Amino acid sequence: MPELPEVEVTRRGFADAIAGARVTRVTLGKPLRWPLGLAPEALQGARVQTVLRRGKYLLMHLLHESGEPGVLLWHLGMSGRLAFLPRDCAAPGVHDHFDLHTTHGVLRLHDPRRFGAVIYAPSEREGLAYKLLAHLGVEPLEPGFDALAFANALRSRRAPIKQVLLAGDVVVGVGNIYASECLFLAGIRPTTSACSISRSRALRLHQAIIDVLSHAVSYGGSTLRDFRDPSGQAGYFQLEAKVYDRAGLPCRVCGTPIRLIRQGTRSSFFCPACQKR
DNA sequence: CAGTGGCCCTGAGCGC
DNA sequence: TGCGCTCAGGGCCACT
Repeated sequence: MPELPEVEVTRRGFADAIAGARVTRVTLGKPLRWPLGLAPEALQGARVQTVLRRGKYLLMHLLHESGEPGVLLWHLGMSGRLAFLPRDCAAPGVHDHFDLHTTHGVLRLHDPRRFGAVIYAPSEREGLAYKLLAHLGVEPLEPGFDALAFANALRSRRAPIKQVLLAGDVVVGVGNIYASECLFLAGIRPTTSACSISRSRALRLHQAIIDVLSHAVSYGGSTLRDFRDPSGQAGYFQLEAKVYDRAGLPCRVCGTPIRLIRQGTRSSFFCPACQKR
């Protein structure tokens, strides 16, 4: 479900409210993609410092009572959703697999498919957390996302540009919805080999990624099926989508029917007239 | 090293 | 109404 905009909207939905809270207890449901990495009781008493985002991961920095730091890495997978609930909220349901009880409220991970995870690490630089974060590309909404460096990175990739964007090792956070949207905005066909894209068109794609993602964040993300921010609010970017999930419908720019193709196991949407190569 | 496909898991939607 | 198939917003890992 969640790509960068949904994860960022999720973060903004509870980061300030949970900052400074003390962990009172943790309750677990069914196993997630990876085990927590420490006994849940060991989180008791820890203070939440900040909640940051790296790609599609949320990084919750903790300070234990002992004075030692720690990090909880949250990933929403395909179907994960976080809710920040009152301390006296209802007991977890069948798909609620991680409740972080704190003095400010309960952060609950609801994840029917369980592709998500909550992972503890002493710091981002150690263990599984390090392994998961080490190969991530640059953040598209930060100054480090350099246009020329992006164009250069594409030159060494002969895979289709859509798959290079999804891989996340050049730039992070662009998932299946926004990859199609960015390529439409840049006028590039998803099947085009990344290394065959000219410098000027790569620069257009760089700008399209920034525009699409920042626009999506400001619309509260996309709610196609079930995305909700931590207060339960849906996103509205799907109403703005130019191609995603619009197979057979007229292109909003030129009226040509939007085409659906399969790349690997994922579907891609494009306008055959606006995206000629 | 880069690229491809399998796989993890549950639920919804569709055709028959 | 029920069954079986396909597909869904992610991404690791084994293999070529």
